[in-house]
Amino acid sequence: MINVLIADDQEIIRDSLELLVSSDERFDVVGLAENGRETVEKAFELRPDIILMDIRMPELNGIECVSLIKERDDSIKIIMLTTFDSEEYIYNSLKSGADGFLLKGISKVDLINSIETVYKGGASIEPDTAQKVFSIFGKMAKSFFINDRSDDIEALTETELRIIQLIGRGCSNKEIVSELHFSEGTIRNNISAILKKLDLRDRTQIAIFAIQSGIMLKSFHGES
Amino acid sequence: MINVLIADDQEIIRDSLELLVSSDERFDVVGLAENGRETVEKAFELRPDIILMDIRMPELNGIECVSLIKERDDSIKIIMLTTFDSEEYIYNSLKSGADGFLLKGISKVDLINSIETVYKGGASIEPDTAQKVFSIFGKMAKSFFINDRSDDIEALTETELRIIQLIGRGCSNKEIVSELHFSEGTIRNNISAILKKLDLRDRTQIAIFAIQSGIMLKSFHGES
DNA sequence: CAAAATAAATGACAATTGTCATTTATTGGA
DNA sequence: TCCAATAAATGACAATTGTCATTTATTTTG
Repeated sequence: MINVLIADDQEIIRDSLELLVSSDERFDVVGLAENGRETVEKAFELRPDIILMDIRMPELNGIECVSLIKERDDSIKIIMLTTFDSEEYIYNSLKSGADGFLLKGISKVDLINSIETVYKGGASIEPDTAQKVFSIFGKMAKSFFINDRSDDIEALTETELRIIQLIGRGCSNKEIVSELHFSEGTIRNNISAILKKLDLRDRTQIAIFAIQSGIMLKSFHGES
Repeated sequence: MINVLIADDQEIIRDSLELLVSSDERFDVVGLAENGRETVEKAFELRPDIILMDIRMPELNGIECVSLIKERDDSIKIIMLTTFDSEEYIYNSLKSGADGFLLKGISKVDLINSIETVYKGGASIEPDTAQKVFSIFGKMAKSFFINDRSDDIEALTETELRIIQLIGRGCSNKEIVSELHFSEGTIRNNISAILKKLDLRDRTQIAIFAIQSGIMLKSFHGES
């Protein structure tokens, strides 16, 4: 018997999902929740195998719920339900650690199959949604792990690297000064040097480079 | 009629795939390739609708092929074939921009369905593979995008979002002007509004936020 | 040691960026 | 229709940022 918790703020949806799910003898609807806080509470209280959860809910939205629940109990499987399969929703669901993503318009058979699949450790995505997942990933790849510029990076001083990191955290020159204890002029000169070496134009581009190159992950001595 | 190119270094696989695919009247196998270089050449020469491609191939591996082909013609759909659904293979396929990912043990019916799905603009992943996709994404999310500020993001105008994206690409105000066709003053006012809404201080922090929040992945109408 | 390279600082300057009060035009209700 | 809200623009101003030539001190090394 697979225990299911249903979370949606609209009563109609909640009830029809309950009817639908409990009509199959393999499933047992152990609880209903109508907002985010309640969902998290019932998740820990009832320990369902699967949660069917709307992305949009009052108090705590679905994404936040998933994070909270998964943080404490990763074994509870969560399928996100939504009306639209916008890239943003999918992206956020994936990000939060959900195990599946379904559109509310799904047929009874498909829903039942999806729950089973997820319960068994698989994940469920419809073709259209899957296409978007691929597309999101493609974009991430493009914007994140771009071209290799390790040669340029090797040309950088340690001080310059630290300044790049601080810029990558959004620090102003004054903040960099109080972190590294150089004069502001020196920081500026260093930044000019960085710009020349990396062939960039301003600190914003440095920040972007910092994140995309992985420089932010490096660590130095005497650092917080 | 859907034109298919089959790329695999093993003759047995190549032939059985050809047999399998061409047994369905909707498909036409327009070519076979036995290594990466040949695949790329035939892709541009024959312009198939779909390529079934092994991940492991001599000369150029599947991942590199996908990048090269997609770079020049994004309309050619590519389904990666592999014997194992290791996270690494999946990750690399997604990253390179493939449209689908299938295990070689797939049944005839499923293969045919997958080709059709991908041809129609969907993507095809099996449940087990899908589960791994979700898991990969979860891991990436943990190390990259920590903060959830969807409420703040919801308060943003579409224009503001586009400006954020452009800042996230390192554009200056003048460059934003020539992209969005507003006056520079308007752009500045918008940026002020963004800073207030997101509680940030300057454009550099906007750029950082843009990348870490996933805003860079959104797309709008009339965009390149 | 002396010359050269390097690191840090200074100050003056220009360009870019961000803020704000105000104006104009447009739009969607009441 | 009139009002309120909104989107876009303007101009003036301040703050931050980036550039550059020059100086000082320190270190390297031939």
